[in-house]
Amino acid sequence: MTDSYDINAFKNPLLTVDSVLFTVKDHALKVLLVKRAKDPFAGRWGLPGGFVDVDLDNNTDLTALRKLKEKTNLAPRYLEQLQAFSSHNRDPRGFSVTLVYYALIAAQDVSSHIDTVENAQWFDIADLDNLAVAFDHKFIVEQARTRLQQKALYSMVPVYCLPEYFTVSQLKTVIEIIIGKSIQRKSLIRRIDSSKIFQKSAEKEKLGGRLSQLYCLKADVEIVNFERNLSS
Amino acid sequence: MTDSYDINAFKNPLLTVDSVLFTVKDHALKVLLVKRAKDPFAGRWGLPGGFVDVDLDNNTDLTALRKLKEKTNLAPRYLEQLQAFSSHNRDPRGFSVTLVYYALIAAQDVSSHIDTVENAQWFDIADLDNLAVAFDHKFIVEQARTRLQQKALYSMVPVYCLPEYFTVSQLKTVIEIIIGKSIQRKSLIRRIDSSKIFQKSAEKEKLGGRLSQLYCLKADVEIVNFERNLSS
DNA sequence: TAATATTAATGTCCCTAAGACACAAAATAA
DNA sequence: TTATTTTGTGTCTTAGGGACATTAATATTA
Repeated sequence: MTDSYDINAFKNPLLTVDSVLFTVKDHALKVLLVKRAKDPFAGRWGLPGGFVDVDLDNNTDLTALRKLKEKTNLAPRYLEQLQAFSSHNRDPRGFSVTLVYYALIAAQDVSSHIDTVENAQWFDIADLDNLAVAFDHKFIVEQARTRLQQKALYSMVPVYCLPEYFTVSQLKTVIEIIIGKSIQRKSLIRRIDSSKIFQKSAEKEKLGGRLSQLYCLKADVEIVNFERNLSS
Repeated sequence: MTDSYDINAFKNPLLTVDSVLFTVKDHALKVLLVKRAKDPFAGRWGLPGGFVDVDLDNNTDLTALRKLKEKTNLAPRYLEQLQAFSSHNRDPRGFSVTLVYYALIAAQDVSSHIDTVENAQWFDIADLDNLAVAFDHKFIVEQARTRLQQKALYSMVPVYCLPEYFTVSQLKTVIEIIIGKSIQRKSLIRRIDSSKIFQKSAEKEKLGGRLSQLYCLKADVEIVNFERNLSS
């Protein structure tokens, strides 16, 4: 019970907040990286993030959102804490802690904004192996992807990769790209119905064929979790 | 892209690491709290935790373990990151971040050690409402409990509340106490068998009746996640 | 010793939700 | 009109948990 610590006697470890922002574009899962301007790993690609500003941010969620806005000019539709990563080796300057969020945005909400920001780029998650990435960010992206994949098996979070109004086929495609395997269209429709968080709309056409029903999230509903995973 | 921050120009927010240590004792889910010696909320009960010591801790997991050892003399059998909590209001001194872990320990591993530590006490999770708890630690405990409950529905983590060798009935009881409802013995046995992470042993007697099979975790196995939740 | 009580384990049927897939419906193109 | 393509539905199968009766093994008691 040696609680006689003097706070200032300790090197308070540096805390950063980073975000793994995903989208589904060109039939692939993409992650947004920014080219680092400053020294540790300057010039390399890394996760958008930075330090908490206690005058601007009421909590770390807002830090994540603010940094995404600053560095990429994007506002994700879904944001959730992944976990903190810490060690002596992950930063050449010594012990460091990064609190990592993962986030989703629709591909349509991306194209216009991202072009105005140099040094921010979408990378195919599969191409990351051959890329020099700063810190342990490659590992972190992999962890975030695993979490997203798990979540996609028991929830409808992938809708946040789609526009407000979407078809069953679009949702099916996005889920399949995220989890990396095909799913049953019928199962998806059953979940859309049973979850009761979506509502139907007017129809719209697609690639020659029957018009498809448009759905959108009801207002002020929570994404529900299902009792079972999809075909894992 | 204003990445021209001077690190030292910012008040780097204080980072603490706290742990919600659970056990199942006296047929109830208990959480360990320590009486705070220092000023913010001095005298109140709070989660065991403290500051990272970059000279001692190679990562925050080790900070959590070290602080548990220092403050309660306990070494949990299971430790996992819950999430970080941050805001301006949670600490009267201003903006603060706490990285919270939740942990499990067997009741048998507790009684002897805990007695040697004054100012550490197990509280029934249901009695916390009527207790003056420091910071937002009551809320945090509630979040940790929810996470543990969810986990108990699709994994065998509750075994870490039991001694190395345990019976099906013991595991059933512990799970039921954690999730707050009764489960089917048959379902539990099916999971024990299908998970293949447990092995049988010799038998032992209990309250007058047939001797019950003892199980223990196989060496170097990971706790598996099941595809479905129990009777939720 | 035999009957009863108690707890453990198994056998079996039911139920739910996902998987598989055929088929019908609605649109386009030839 | 007919073929094609995509959407949506009907329905049977499958996997695994829920419910609960039955059997097994031990202790207690008449």
